[in-house]
Amino acid sequence: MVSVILPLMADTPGPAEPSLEEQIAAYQREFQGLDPQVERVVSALSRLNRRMNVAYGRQTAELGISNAEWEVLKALVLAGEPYHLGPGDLAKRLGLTPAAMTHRIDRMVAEGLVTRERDETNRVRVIVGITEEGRAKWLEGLRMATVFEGDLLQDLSTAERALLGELLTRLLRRVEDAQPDAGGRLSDLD
Amino acid sequence: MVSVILPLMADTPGPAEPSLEEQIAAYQREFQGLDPQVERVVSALSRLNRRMNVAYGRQTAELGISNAEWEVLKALVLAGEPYHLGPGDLAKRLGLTPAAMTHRIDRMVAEGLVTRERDETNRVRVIVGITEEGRAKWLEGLRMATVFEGDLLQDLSTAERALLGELLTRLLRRVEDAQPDAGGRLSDLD
DNA sequence: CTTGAAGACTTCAGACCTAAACTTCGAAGC
DNA sequence: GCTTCGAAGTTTAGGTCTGAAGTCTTCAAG
Repeated sequence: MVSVILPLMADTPGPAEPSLEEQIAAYQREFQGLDPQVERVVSALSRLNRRMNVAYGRQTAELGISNAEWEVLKALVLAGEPYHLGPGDLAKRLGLTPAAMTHRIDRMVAEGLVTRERDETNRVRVIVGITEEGRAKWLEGLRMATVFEGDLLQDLSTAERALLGELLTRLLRRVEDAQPDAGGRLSDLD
Repeated sequence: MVSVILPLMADTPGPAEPSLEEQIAAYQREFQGLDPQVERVVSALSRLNRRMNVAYGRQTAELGISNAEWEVLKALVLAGEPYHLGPGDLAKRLGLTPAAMTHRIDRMVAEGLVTRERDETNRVRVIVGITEEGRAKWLEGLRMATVFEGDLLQDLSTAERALLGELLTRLLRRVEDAQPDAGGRLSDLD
């Protein structure tokens, strides 16, 4: 079976980077009292994500868009009918500031990926919609990502995939549930 | 037991963001032929990483440095005696361009976190070293991260942590082994 | 000894982000 | 109806990254 990962990953973060094992050993050397088990999970998570983002970037580049732009298209599609969102919503979903969203929408409108119009019922609001071309690029990007992701998980059995998904979901819940009514104990940090 | 995650995560990417379950359902709605099992793993990975980076950012901010700067300190410490690396090496390890590394080192030298000197045996090379203060900030950041990470994995048993680490390592291997002698089939993408 | 080529780092221009100030519209109080 | 406040977007200033061009050093060949 041919791998799609191989060409995508060629010469990625480059050599000279220590392997995960080397890094864990170095941590033990420099700081006793670190749980290698925890360290392995956290480091692997971080590395995996970096590699995956590089791969996604190469794929979206083939479509002539950036990873960031694909994320906007994705948010619009996942919003469902009528595939409309305001700049503020988009900013929250993508985790960036409203100012950044304004600029990004500017570019994407110029490229014909999305539309921007005023909401006539409430003229403070702006409505961003997806164009035919934007939808097509989203779909093509998703197809490529699907192949890559299937390849990535190739070595895992169905049971292992389910287990991995469940464990990750539990971690995520641990982190996402910790979102009280905003301003909870955040002040502790100020 | 008191959670350190709670205050760190308060009001993180904000509301209005769909939950993981909602997102997976939306994917099924908009694109048949997507494996929900794969989608769950990939989406959870991506979300977890985003949340964790936000948390790390808040912690390093307490030290008066950025996440990016902490990564440089980490690379220097993990390099081992004599805690020296060139800008090029650092750039490769952190996955950014040499140009960015130059600027980042500029700032960190100005802040007293690292030193920069010419290698007298080969005057093309530059040697970046860590200062006392840099090392102290690295250590303090690591301590905070350790608490956070232990808290994150709190709900997992020892066996589950080991299993999760093993599964992630296998995914990582699948991606990192795909680094042939540079230039392999990368040309396919040009 | 000089010359050419390759390597390591820096400089420069452009892209994209954040934080903060500003603009505009809508809703509540008097 | 006028005023004030808050919400939603945009504008502006400043910071960090990328990609390309430039500088300096070393090494090997003539």
